[in-house]
Amino acid sequence: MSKRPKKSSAEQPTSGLPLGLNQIPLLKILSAQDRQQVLGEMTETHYGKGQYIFREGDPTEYFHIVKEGSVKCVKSSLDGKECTLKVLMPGDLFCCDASAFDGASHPGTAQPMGDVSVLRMKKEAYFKMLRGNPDAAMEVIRYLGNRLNEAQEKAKILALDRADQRLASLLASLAERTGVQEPNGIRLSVRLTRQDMANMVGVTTETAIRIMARFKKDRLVSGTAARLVIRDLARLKHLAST
Amino acid sequence: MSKRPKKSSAEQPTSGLPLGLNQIPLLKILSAQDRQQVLGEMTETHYGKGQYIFREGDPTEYFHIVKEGSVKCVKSSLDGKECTLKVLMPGDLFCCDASAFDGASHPGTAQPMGDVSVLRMKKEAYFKMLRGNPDAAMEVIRYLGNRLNEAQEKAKILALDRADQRLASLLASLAERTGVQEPNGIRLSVRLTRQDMANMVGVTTETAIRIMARFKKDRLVSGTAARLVIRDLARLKHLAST
DNA sequence: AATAAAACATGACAATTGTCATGTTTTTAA
DNA sequence: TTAAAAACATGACAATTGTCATGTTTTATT
Repeated sequence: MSKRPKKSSAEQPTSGLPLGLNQIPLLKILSAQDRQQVLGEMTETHYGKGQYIFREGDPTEYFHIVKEGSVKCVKSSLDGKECTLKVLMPGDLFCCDASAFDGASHPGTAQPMGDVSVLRMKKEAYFKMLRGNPDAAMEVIRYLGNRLNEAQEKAKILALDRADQRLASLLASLAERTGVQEPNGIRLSVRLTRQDMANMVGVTTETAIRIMARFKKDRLVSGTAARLVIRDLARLKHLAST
Repeated sequence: MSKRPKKSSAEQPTSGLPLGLNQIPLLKILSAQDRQQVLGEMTETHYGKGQYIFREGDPTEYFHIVKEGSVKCVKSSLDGKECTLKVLMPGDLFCCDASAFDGASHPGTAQPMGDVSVLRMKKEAYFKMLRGNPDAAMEVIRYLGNRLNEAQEKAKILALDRADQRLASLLASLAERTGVQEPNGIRLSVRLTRQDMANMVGVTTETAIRIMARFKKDRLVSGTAARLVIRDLARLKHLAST
């Protein structure tokens, strides 16, 4: 089911203050001095299609932050079926999925969606920093609480909703998180194939295709992977809760 | 769908050092002095059948710890369907479900399963304590990371597995978390109706009943709600991953 | 102990979703 | 710019799960 291509690629120490880095919630609460310190210990790595940032079962040595692009967090079952738990956006923490805080090995695989840039830091160093920074620790607690909420909301949707409703929820939330307003609707800034969607809502690819075909006919969405446009967010959200 | 019975019941300040309280992971890392302080600010409340500890949408003023018994954390959809996200055992934190760390209102309802005893403390007081106790804060981070893992594992199971596999997973994990060894198997120490199980794995009550009937025929389990026994944990676990 | 209320059970049937097979279109890479 | 590979598409059919109806058994309550 899964090929295993080359591991990583270009690595380089984080140069000074890369643009936008102070906006990352989990870093911006730090004092200028601490932030400088943390950035000094971080390494920036780029990943592209077909690569892995880490794989399920790997030991959790680092904690990561998405800098640019999006990363998906995936779990797979013994018979090769895959399930995408979450799409991480710039600023998001993952390890994976923020779970290195507890365990010794990654419970899931982290894959880039297109080209991404990721910051990483030795787990121990990060923990040490948190221990000395109550504000940062509280921010992480808040962040994890939020992520737990999301995960439970997702479980609820998987448990109670039909396939088309789950897909509608997914598209609506992506539109709100990553959407770019356009003349004829909201374009998603992540490349999303029908297969990707299927993995995110727990259905087969064929089912995702059929449902998307219906959505298209009903003028709720248009386009495919490279250019997916949400044409009627309101109606999509309504469908999600019907 | 849901009746709304009387709110709470007997309240009393926590007397001295109630037995077993020092074993609670989130309290035992505190210094004796801090623990004393925290316990002084906690209130113990008892709840029984048909009551609510708090309801979805209520403001999150407190954070809670289960002292005795078990508590279930439930979300419901507009059309009245319910989904049980997690069964909390003594020592578990909930707010609900540990999510008060982020939000302003409870994303789910907390209900006692049978008679329970719950400790609670003003959210602000707890946060203040955490800010001054790096060890406690790190423990909470670890705890939340663990909970996030669990929630994602649950999402994976809901997304990829069949109803019978999900039910097998549930029974296996409950057997390991709350089971009591007995001559002919492992008895679950929580009362669990077919309906409860159905809500936990995202199926209808009828489906849960049918699957349990099959499990019974195959000598994997025996008994009903009040006295549910897992007779063949190994085979149940195997079925869960087939 | 009697009665009411949950919980458990089962059948018939419908709706949803998966499986497999096959073909077209679009995107990617040589 | 061409092959090759993904992605998209659709039909026929099977498997899974839900719905509704109805009845029995067990458990609570007075």
